[in-house]
Amino acid sequence: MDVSTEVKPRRTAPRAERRQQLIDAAMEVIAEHGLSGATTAEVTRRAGLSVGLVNHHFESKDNLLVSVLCYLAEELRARWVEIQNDSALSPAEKLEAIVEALFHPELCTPTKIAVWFAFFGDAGYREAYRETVERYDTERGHAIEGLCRALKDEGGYPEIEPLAVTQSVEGLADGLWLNLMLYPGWVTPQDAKARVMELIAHQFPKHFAHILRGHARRCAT
Amino acid sequence: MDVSTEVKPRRTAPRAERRQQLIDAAMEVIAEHGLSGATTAEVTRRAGLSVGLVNHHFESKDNLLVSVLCYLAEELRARWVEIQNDSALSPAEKLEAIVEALFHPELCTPTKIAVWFAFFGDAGYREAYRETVERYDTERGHAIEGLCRALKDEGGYPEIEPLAVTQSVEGLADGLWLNLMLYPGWVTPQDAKARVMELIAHQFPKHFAHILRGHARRCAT
Amino acid sequence: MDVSTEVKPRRTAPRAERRQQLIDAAMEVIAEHGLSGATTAEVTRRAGLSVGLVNHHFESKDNLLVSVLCYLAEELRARWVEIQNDSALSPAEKLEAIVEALFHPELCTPTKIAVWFAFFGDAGYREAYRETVERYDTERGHAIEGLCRALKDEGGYPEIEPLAVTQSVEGLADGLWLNLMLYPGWVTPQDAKARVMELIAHQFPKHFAHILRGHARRCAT
Amino acid sequence: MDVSTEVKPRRTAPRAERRQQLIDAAMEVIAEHGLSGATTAEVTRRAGLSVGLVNHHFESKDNLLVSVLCYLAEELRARWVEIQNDSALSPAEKLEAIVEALFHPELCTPTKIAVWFAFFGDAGYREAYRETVERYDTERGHAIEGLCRALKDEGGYPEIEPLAVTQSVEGLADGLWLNLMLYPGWVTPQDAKARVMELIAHQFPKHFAHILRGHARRCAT
DNA sequence: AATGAATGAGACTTCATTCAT
DNA sequence: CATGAATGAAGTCTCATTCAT
Repeated sequence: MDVSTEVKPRRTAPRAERRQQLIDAAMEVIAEHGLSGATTAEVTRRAGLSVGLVNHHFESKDNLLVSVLCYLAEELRARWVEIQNDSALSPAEKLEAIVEALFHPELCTPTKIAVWFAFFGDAGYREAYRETVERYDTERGHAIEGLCRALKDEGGYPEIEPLAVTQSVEGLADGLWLNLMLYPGWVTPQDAKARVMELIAHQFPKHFAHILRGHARRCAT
Repeated sequence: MDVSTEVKPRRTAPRAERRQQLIDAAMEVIAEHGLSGATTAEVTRRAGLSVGLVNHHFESKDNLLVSVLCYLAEELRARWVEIQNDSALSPAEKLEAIVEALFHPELCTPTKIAVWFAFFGDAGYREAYRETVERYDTERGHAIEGLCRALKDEGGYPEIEPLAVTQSVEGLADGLWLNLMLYPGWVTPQDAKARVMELIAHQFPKHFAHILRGHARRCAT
Repeated sequence: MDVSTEVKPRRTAPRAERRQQLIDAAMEVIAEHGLSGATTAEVTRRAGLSVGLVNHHFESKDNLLVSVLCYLAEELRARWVEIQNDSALSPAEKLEAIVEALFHPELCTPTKIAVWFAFFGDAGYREAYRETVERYDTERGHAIEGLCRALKDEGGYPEIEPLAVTQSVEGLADGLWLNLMLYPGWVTPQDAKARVMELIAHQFPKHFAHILRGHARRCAT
Repeated sequence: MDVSTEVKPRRTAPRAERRQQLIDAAMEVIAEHGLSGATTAEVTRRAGLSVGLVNHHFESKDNLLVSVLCYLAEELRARWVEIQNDSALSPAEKLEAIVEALFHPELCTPTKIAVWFAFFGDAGYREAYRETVERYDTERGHAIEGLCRALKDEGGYPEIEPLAVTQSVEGLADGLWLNLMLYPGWVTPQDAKARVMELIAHQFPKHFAHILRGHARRCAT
């Protein structure tokens, strides 16, 4: 057995792999200790790497944190864009699928929600947040608004304002994420999805009759 | 008049007054620079006082920040409790008044919302948040749930689950607060109040017909 | 009953009384927390007075500490000088009485020993110590040396060097004080006095035969 | 040679070397400015290193100071233990060698004595002192007591109490150290060694006749 | 590419002293 | 005289970043 292999099992690794390793470690640390507790020392310790690597691979700690944000934003976008581009789905199906995606167990983990709110909450990173994420948020908002408009155009909802519905959907989803983080015993991801879908169903009862009925039936029990 | 007299305007003030001065300054600084940017030096500079005063009046910086949180929590509670205790109001009127309170221009300022989310977002203060605010949140949740149950008991909503409605109301309000902070150009406090009331009106259409009608009428224009 | 008397039982007091109050409190605090732990806040708290009084009565904290040192040095000097001036005593009796004084329960308390060593140990106060105490030490050294010379002159100790004996006596007394402080379970004040007297008795066996005999007798038991 | 090269001579050194460098610097500073004057800034300045290094190598300043104490205690122990274990020496020779060690020019320097008394004197470090040094003191006390008992067992000293002699020897040595520090012009290390040996010689005259004779002869001159 | 010792700015806190009351 | 709020210098410690190895 070679001594060098067992003493130092990790040597050089591809740049991308190290970067992801650090991003993952940073998310865990941010979720546990907050943005201010996410020191380079702690992040690299968590990743099992040496302190110098953050600056080596990301130039600066700030850069790493922005990369974390990008990673989350792109991961989320990938999911809903895939749905949006799926021509086999109707607008109503797309809307439901997107809501489902927002609470998907891969995205809606305690760690990732905590990281999102860490960035929401820190005014020092708000600028970075806007620069990085605003276009993602705007794009998703437009998409949801477009789907609402499509449903409206199919007729029967003269009074619906797509923008208002979008505000409600986005707002409710965000607020449920917050409660999922703060009071995980009070709301579950299933609750959350149900609440958003109920809101949508009340706006577009013809398209989401199954939800209202399911709801009614469940309550009747 | 001698110049030296204006150099040292040191004045001793009542303890409570100084504490509030520091709490106010801390809120502004947190809102502008984040929790991690809220250094004792910056807070006292903003308050026009000397650095030592934070420790003099609050023992530690942490203590000051917790006091900030308490201040906000109690300010909010004072408002809705006053409504809740107003025996001249019906349950429906109370519900609407409470929602209005959540977006009252005195509570729902950019600064205060930013401070709330600063505490939500920092895992390092999450424990302090729970210790300080959880009982307030729980109490308010119970109050809203109770009002929903009262409306349900007045008849006509067999399918309503008060807890689910409460989750939606609280969630939507929280999420709208977040969007008020992140994208103040996209949602206004008036929008926010309208969105929450619409949600409630869809759940209790008999009690809030004026909102649905108002909504319809406005849209018809 | 007058309200003012029960709320503020202490009002103005004679200057000397306040000073002594602060000196006593300072000794206790130094003994418990060390010279560096003897803050004005702690000392005044112990004395039950307000912080401003140290500067009010002593001009500065350093001044208070030097006053503590003076107090101890003069208290000690008063005792042995009284013995030295007692014309009823022989030189041998004086020597024994002075040794006894060094371990007298009034001077040799845990608190006072600790204060002495606090000043010995702190290089920052060494200069103040020398300025304040050196003359006392020198005077006492000369006194002891003089007594030794008197015993020598009475005949029978041609080989005795009074200075050397003085070094031994002072050194042993100091060292026993140290051990009294550090290891109070290992040496008692009685032990200490006995050790010093044995040393003297071995130097002047004709004058202190009773001690050697007493020693021998005790051991024979 | 470029000037810039001499501006930043930052060199990385083995951990143990840096630690010793800081321990040495700390001793000098403590001796000169006292325990309270031994700031991290001053210690690192003396060592020619940057302030952060104390925490880098010792976690905290307190830790550095305790390390200083350990260093002194172990240095002292190493010397007398070597003597104690030297099977070529008789008990009497060992006793004399140990006394000599206590005033050895390497251990009994003004700096090191001052550091010892700095720790003796500060109640804040007394606990640390006891935890660190008590076992060394106890061990040395037992060793000396054992040697005294060995001499006694060789016969001729029925009245000797080894514990009492140990108290005297340790006490006298400590007290002479103190006077060496406070009044270096009054006592020299040679004086000190002579005083302790005289004390021992008076207790065990048969074994240390050379000292009493030498003493007598010297005085006769 | 990787390591971690070294740096030093800046954070929080302590504390002697001042001074309005 | 006495009080204790206010001040601000100075101390310890943290941490992003640099760089010799």
